[in-house]
Amino acid sequence: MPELPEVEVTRRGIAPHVAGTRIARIEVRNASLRWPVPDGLDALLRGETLIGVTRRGKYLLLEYAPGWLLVHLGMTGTLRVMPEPGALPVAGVHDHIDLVFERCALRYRDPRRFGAVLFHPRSAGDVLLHPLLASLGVEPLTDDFDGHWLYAGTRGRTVAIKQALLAGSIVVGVGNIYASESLFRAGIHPRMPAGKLSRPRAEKLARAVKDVLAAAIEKGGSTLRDFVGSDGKSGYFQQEYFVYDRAGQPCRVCGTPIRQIVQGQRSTFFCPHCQK
DNA sequence: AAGGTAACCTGACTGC
DNA sequence: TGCAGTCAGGTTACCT
Repeated sequence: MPELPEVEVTRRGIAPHVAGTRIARIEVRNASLRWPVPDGLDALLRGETLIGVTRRGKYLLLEYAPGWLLVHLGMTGTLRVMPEPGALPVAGVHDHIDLVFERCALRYRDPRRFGAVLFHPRSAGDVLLHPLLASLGVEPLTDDFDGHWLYAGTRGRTVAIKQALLAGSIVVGVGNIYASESLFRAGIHPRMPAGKLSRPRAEKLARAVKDVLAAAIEKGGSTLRDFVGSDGKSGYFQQEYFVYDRAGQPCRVCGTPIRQIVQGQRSTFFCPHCQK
């Protein structure tokens, strides 16, 4: 589920419930995620106040005095607010971790276990120095990301623009859905070599990425309450896509059938008439 | 250095 | 009804 918009919506959904409150206990039922959940989290953080919840790319960063919890939702992860910390519903097989606070709990569920929960001690320096964060591209919704940055970042690259967007080393947060959607909005063929993007098209694509992600966050924002409770889910991805998952269906702009191709083992969707 | 790909894991869906 | 095969929102590690 989680591309950047859902991670951001999750952040906004959980932060008001837990920021500034103390953690009562941490229960790790299954430490076998993408990397092992570190031992001793409970001993390390019990009684500590959660200073704040921020986001870098698709990572949620929970700051405590001793350090940061890094949470990645992978493909199928969710982090949801459970309102009754003393009366938590029985954990399902994929409910791997509970962060129990004074007035609520956060439950981490991830059926496919591609996600991660890691710890970065303050003694190792700022969390942005963590190896998984240090070489990430810029945030798409800040002024750091614009046409100039995208243009400069793609010079000399022969890889397809779709894959360059997805890779996360130029800009973070553009997942498989929004890579296709952004390229459609910008009228750019997903197979175009990144280095051949003209300056104006780089401008247009950067704008499209920002607009698409911001719109998705808005959609998710309207379902924030769904993140509270045992069976909430975001509805942002139920929006009507222009191209994603629409192979064979008519382009919403010109009626040409949407095509599906594979790039780097991932599906790409585009309109062969609108995107050149 | 950049580019390609195998791998991690479960569940939903399709077709026989 | 069951079983095999395919595909899925991410990203790293390891080849060439």
